[in-house]
Amino acid sequence: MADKILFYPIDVTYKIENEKAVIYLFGRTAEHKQVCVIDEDFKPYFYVVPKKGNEVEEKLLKIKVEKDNVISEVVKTEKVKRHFLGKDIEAIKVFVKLPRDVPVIRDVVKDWEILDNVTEYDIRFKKRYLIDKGITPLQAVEAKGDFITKQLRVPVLKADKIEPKGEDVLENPKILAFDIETYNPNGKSMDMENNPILMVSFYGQKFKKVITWKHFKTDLDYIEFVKSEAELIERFKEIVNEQKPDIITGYFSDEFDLPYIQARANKYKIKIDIGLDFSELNVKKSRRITSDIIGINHLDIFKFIKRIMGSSIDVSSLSLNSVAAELIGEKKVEVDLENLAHVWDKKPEELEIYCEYNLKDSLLTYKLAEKMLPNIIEMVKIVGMPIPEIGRVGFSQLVESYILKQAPRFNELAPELPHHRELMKRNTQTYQGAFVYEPKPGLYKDIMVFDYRSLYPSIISSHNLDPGTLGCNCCEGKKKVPVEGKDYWFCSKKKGFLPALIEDLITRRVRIKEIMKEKSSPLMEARSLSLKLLANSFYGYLGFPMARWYSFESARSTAAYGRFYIHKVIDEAQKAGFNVLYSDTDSVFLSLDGKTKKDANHFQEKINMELPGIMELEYEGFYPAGIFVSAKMGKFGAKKKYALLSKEGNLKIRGFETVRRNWSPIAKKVQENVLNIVLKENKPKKAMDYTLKVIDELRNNKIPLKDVIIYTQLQKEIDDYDAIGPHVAIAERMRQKGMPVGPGSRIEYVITKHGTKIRDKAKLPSEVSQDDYDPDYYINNQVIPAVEKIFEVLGYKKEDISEHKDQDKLSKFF
DNA sequence: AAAATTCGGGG
DNA sequence: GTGTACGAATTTT
Repeated sequence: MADKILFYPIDVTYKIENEKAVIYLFGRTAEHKQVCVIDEDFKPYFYVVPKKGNEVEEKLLKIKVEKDNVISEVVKTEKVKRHFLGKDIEAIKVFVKLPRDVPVIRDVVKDWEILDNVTEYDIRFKKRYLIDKGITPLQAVEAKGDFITKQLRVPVLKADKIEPKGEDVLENPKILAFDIETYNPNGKSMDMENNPILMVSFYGQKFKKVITWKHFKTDLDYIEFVKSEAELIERFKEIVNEQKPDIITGYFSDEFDLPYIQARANKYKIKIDIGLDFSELNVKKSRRITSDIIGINHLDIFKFIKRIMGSSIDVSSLSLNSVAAELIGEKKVEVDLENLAHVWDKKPEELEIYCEYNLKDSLLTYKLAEKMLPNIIEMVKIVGMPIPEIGRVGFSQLVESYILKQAPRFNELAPELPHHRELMKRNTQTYQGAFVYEPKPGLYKDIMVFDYRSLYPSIISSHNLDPGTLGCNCCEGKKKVPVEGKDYWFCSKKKGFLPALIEDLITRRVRIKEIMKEKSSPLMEARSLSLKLLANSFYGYLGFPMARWYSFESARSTAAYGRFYIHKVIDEAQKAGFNVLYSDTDSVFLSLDGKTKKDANHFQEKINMELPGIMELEYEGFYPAGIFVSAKMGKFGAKKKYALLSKEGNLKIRGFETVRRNWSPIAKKVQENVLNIVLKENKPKKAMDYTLKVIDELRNNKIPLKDVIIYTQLQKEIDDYDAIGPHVAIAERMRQKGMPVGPGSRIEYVITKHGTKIRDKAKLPSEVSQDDYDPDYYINNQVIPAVEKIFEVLGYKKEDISEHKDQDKLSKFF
C-alpha cells in the first residue's frame, strides 16, 4: 500500500547509492512532522546543440571515458525543441548515469566541430532537480511512495511520484537561535586555536538555555553547568538534536560561531554530526566562509539582513546591537566584554551577567530571524533558492536563480557560465554609466526631489533589451538605441525572455501595491520588497561578467536610455525655469527659486504624459534646506555627497564615510562627538570649538598615547606582502624582536615624527613616549579627514580647522 | 589612475 | 563537484 504525503521541503541534497544518484528532500509534513523524501528516479543530463544538418546522437552514444577505473558514458539521448537567445533551435538532451559524469562527457564534446553549443552542464544537480520538478523550497509538495528504513534521524519516504502542490508555504518553521562567547584576552583579534568557548546560549519558541563550564552561584534556572569545554560541545550537539529546528540561526554564525565550534570540536576529536543524515557540520572556507548542516537550514541572519535588507534599513553599523535596536527596539545586555576573560580566570562569581548577555544575544537573534521570516520566505519563493543561500549570494545570483527557475515555462535553454577566456574579455568591456549632475557646492533652500520609479527595469522592459532581441533581422534600421557611435537596435516585435520576466515582476508588484492600498501586511511588504529588489537587479545582472545571460549591449543600452530620460527631465526643468541642483542616475533635485510646489508638480505631470510604457517620474519629497559638499580637492561639487534637512527636522546625510577600526581612537572620538553635537544639538560652533581644542591638544602632545595607537589586522604572512604598509613594517619589527606574529595578529603602532614614509614613521607603542607621536600626522591624516566632510556641510573649509592655530581668528566665521 | 589591501560581522 | 562566487572603502605604488 503506497502512502501519500503533503510536505514542505526545507533542504535538498543528493548522495550516490548503488551507482545511482538519490535526491534527498528534508522537510516537514502538513502535520508538522519531520520527514525525508527520497527520489531515485532523476537522471543527470545536459544539452548539446548540433549544427544544422548534423546527426550527432549515434556519436554521443559511443562516448566512453575511463578515468581512475571509473567509466563515464552517455546513457540516452533525446531530441528536443528549445528557445535559445531569441532563436528556435533543436537541441539534444544527453543523459548520463551520475552527476559526476556530466563534466567528463562535456569535456569530450566541448570542441566538437559539429556542435553549435554545449550547455546546462554547469547547473548543479540539486538545482536541476528543483527546476525540473518545479519544486520550490518551503512550498508544498505531494509525494507518493512507501516509507522505508534508512539510517536517518527522520522517517524516510521513497517516492514513486513527486510533484508541487499549490502555493502553500510551510507555516511556523521551527527556529532555534544560538550564540557563543569565547575566551578572548586580546580584544578584537581572535584565536580559535588557543581560546576556548566559555558559554553557548540557545533561544527558541519555548526554550532558553545557557551552558557554561565554570561553576558559580546563581538563581537563573536556564543556566546549565558542565565540566569542560568538550562537554559543552557535546551538549550543543544534543540540544540541536533534541530541539529539531528547521532553521538554526545566529548572528554572523556562518563565519564565527559555527566555524569556532567546529575548530574547538576538532581539538577534542568530537564530530559535530548533527545533520539529519548524521553527517557533520560542513564549514567551507573560500573567500567567505559558509557553514551548513544537512537537513537543517542554517541561516546567518546577519548576512541576510546585510545583503537583502541593507538598503532599506537605516543604521550606521550592522552590529547585532544597532540592528536589533532598529528592527525590534531592543538592545544587548550592557556588559564589559573586554573583561570576560579576566572575570572567567579571576572572579567567576561575577559570570552571571555574562550568561545573561549571552542569552540575550540569542534572544535578539531569534527575534530578528522571526521578524525577517516573511522577507526570507518571499525571496525563497520567488528565486527558488533554499534559505541558507539567500543571504550569502549576490543579487546577480538571485536574479540568475529566478531566471533558471522560470526558464522551463518559456522553454528557454540557459547559456553556459563564462570560462576563463570569455570572462577576461567581459572584464575588459566597459561603457558609459549613469549620468551624474555635479552640484555646485553650497547651501540651498526649498528643494524638491523627483525620481524615476524603477528606471532601469522599466527601460529594459519598455525597450525590450535582451541578448536575444539584439540586432534582429526584422527591425534592422528602425529604432536605434541612443548609444553614441554605435548601431544597436532591439527587436520591437517579439518580446524578449528577460524583459518578459521583468515585466512579470513589475506587474506582480503593481498588483500587490494595489492590494496594499486596501490593507497592508508584513507579508505584502516583504513580497513587494523582494519583487522590487529583484527587478532592480536585472540591469546589474546584464552587465555582470559571471552572468549566463550577460549582455554587454543590453547593459550599455540600459544605461544609455537612462541618461536619455534623466537628461530629458533636467532639460525640461531648466526650460521651465527651475534651478537644477543635482541629479544622479534616476533622480533630480530642483530648487524652487521663487516658483511654487504647484509649479513643480505641474512640471512632473507634463513629463509623465510624454513617457512611454510604464515609465513614471515620481515625487520623492520636499526639503526646506540642503547642502551639497565639495569633492576632496575642492573646486567641483562632489558626486553623491549631500545632506538634506527634512520637514520633520531630520538630517538626511549621504556619502559621508563612517570611521573604520583602523583609525586612531582620537579620530573616532572626535568624529563621534562632532556628529553628536552637530546632529543632536545643532551647534556647529560648539563642534568646531571642540575639534579645535582637540587639535590644539594634539599639537602639544597632550592627547594620551593610547588615543593615538592605530590597530590593523595582519591578513597574511609577513613575507607575502608586496606593498609594505605601516602595519607590515611593524609586524616585521615584532618578528625581529621575537614576538609572535602571523595572519590574524593585531598590529598596534604609533606614527612618530621621525622618518618620511609612513611605514618608517610607524613605531611600536612600547617604543615611544608621550612626546614622540607626530601631531601633524594625527591632525592632518586622522582627525581632520574624519570631520572635514561634516564641517564642509556646515559651511566651513578645511583651512578653518587646520590653519588657524589660535581660536580668535575663527570667531569671524560665526 | 591602477593595484593592493583591508574591513565588515563575530569576542 | 553539473570547474564558484563579496563588495566597498581605503591606502600604497
